[in-house]
Amino acid sequence: MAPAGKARPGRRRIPLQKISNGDARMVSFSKRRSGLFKKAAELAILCGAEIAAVVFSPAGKPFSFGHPSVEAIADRLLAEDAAGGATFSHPAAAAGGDFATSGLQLSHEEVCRNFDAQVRKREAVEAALSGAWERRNVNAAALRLEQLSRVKSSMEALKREVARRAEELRVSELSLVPMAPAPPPGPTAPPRLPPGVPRLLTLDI
Amino acid sequence: MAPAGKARPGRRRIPLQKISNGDARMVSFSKRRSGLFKKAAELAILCGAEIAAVVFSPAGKPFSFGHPSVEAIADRLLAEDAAGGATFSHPAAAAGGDFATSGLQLSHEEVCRNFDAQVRKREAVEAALSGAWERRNVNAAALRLEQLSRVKSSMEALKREVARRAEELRVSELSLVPMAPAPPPGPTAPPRLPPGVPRLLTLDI
DNA sequence: AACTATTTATAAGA
DNA sequence: TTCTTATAAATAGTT
Repeated sequence: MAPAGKARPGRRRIPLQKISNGDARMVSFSKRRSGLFKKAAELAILCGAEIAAVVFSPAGKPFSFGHPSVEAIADRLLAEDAAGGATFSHPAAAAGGDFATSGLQLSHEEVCRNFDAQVRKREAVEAALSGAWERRNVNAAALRLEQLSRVKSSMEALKREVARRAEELRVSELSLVPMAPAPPPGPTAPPRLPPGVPRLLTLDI
Repeated sequence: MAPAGKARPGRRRIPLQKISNGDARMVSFSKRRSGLFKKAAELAILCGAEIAAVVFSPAGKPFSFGHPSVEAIADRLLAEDAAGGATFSHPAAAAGGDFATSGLQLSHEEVCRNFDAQVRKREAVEAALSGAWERRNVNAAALRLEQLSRVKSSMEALKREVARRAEELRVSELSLVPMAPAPPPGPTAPPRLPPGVPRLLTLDI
């Protein structure tokens, strides 16, 4: 159905620089983020590659994609590093030569630096082991139906264990501080716990 | 120009599944990896976003792109976790058909919103499960009290996620088509528990 | 979110 | 791996 009217403008080329218009920038971010993750998925599937991509929006909101998972890739990367500084070959972006001057592309040096840093970072990663916990939640989305029962029982076991642990700690640290009501696990506001102050829990899962 | 000869074939569509021909697969990997990194760079520049992407070739060779650097993104990610930030992982990518309408990328909320069962069917699920997800030992007993609240939140989120997933599958499982065998179990990341954490209890989730 | 005109990305082939 | 070419896809600006 061709409206006899005038044709609407189609895509237009835009300069490779930060989009000045805030709204347009956000729209573009959404579209391109989707496109990027889609490309990543295609690459993983078509070529049997493993990929992890993490994006922080200008507003600071994190998005990620991973195949099989971001964690798996992180582990693998860490393993590589720990393996003995083998190779972290990487031509970085093969984008056009334009990026080279924008400092966007990882230089060989940077890669090497990252390499060393990664090793050091491993400690942090291990220390942040607990973080792996949260990271797992959405992964539930990938579970198959037949796995659910297993997850369920595991969760129940975990619940009991956590409850037991909480009780255990409460008994030994109760004298410290009873906190106010529970923090609203806001989706946008990460609940931060005051350091050193244990919070009494009510587990109801 | 237009020599009377026959025109060479241009791009043709290919099914969204692992490219069978080894050579073609490698060529495609190179091209698409470059394309992916270029897209990442554009996204970073145009929208002022911070991005890290790590890719392991089918041969196991690592490639990465980062703006400002992979390391910086990793730090941010760890900081998020440390802060107990709602995390956003994602299920594995998937194969299937239409990515555009399925939202392959996922922030936690996005996952909750567009969850197209058609996408993460068998292939992706298998991959995800055979990865770090399947046999990850978690030491709940090692968690400190102040971490318990976070665990609790995570568990609740997990619970909801699982429930939802179960429902989704109930509805979609019928139309799913059993496809190719599970992805290569070989190249998956070796799940392991970082040392330094006493193993009082291990839950197999 | 939908719609198009264009710009880009790329599958094949050489 | 690189270059070419015909097409498939992504997407900027509008509605």
